[in-house]
Amino acid sequence: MKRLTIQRQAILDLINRSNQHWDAEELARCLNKNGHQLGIATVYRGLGALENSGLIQSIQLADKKRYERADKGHHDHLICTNCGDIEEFCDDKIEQRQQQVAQDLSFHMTGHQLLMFGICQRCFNQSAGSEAL
Amino acid sequence: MKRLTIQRQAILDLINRSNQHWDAEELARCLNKNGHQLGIATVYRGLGALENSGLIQSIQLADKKRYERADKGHHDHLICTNCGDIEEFCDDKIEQRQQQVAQDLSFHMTGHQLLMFGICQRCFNQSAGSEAL
DNA sequence: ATGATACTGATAATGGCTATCATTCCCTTT
DNA sequence: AAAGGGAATGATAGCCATTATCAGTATCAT
Repeated sequence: MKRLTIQRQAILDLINRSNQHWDAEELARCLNKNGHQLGIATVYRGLGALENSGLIQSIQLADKKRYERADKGHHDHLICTNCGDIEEFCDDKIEQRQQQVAQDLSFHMTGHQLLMFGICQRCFNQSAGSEAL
Repeated sequence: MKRLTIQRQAILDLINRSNQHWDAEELARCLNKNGHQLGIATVYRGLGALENSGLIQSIQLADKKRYERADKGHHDHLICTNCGDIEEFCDDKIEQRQQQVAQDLSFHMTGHQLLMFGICQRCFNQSAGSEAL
């Protein structure tokens, strides 16, 4: 990334001001509703550039990529398959074992992504409630 | 899945006879080159049906889904970002910690996917060799 | 100021996958 | 064996996230 333009700064600011996991369209919609005017292609390119520079990070879901702040550091994700909510966690033991596994297999790991799918507590409680009816 | 048709049987057989991680198009091409005649939609539907029935399993990569035998049981994947090769591993400690993390966060986990990205040994050795030139 | 380079934005194109729908297959029931 | 019905097939249109294209604009170095 050679230039941190107004558009890219706007994307970065929005992501940094929130704890959400944004997709490109959500970002475009939100920015364009708040005084900015950036095309969807610019958003995609900006996100790619910001991620390459380490200013933001992303998770690759089945349908689309979602971007979040990078200043929280590395973590993995719990994804509720009912409501789509994304929770975060980081477990040192898992991280360490991953390193160990890679080393044992002579694999030069550069990154990883751990997604855990399931039902979040809120959805679980709700479905438990409705079952009792 | 109500019927295990000839087409689905052919998909299943091909996957079970190999250790590859197939995408839909590769399967269709290979089958149609070997006496079968199935449309791409049938392949997609067949793969979905076979996976729902637990007869095959899949990993979701950034661009596409890849299918493999289910009789090897659960495992995670190392993906070489240079040559695309996919290696497998299973680490009980990681699996256990995942369960623990989910439990600690009151998250009712139904599944997970751990992808580790990096350079496989073969690619690493090759690039080391070319650097010495 | 000038030219080079990077970025933007509109839009076309791509690629994996799903929806549609007429046709065919296969299983049951008679 | 015939008939009826649910399921699967195959061709193809459509969907959706993302990338490519390209003309125009902004910014940097000289």
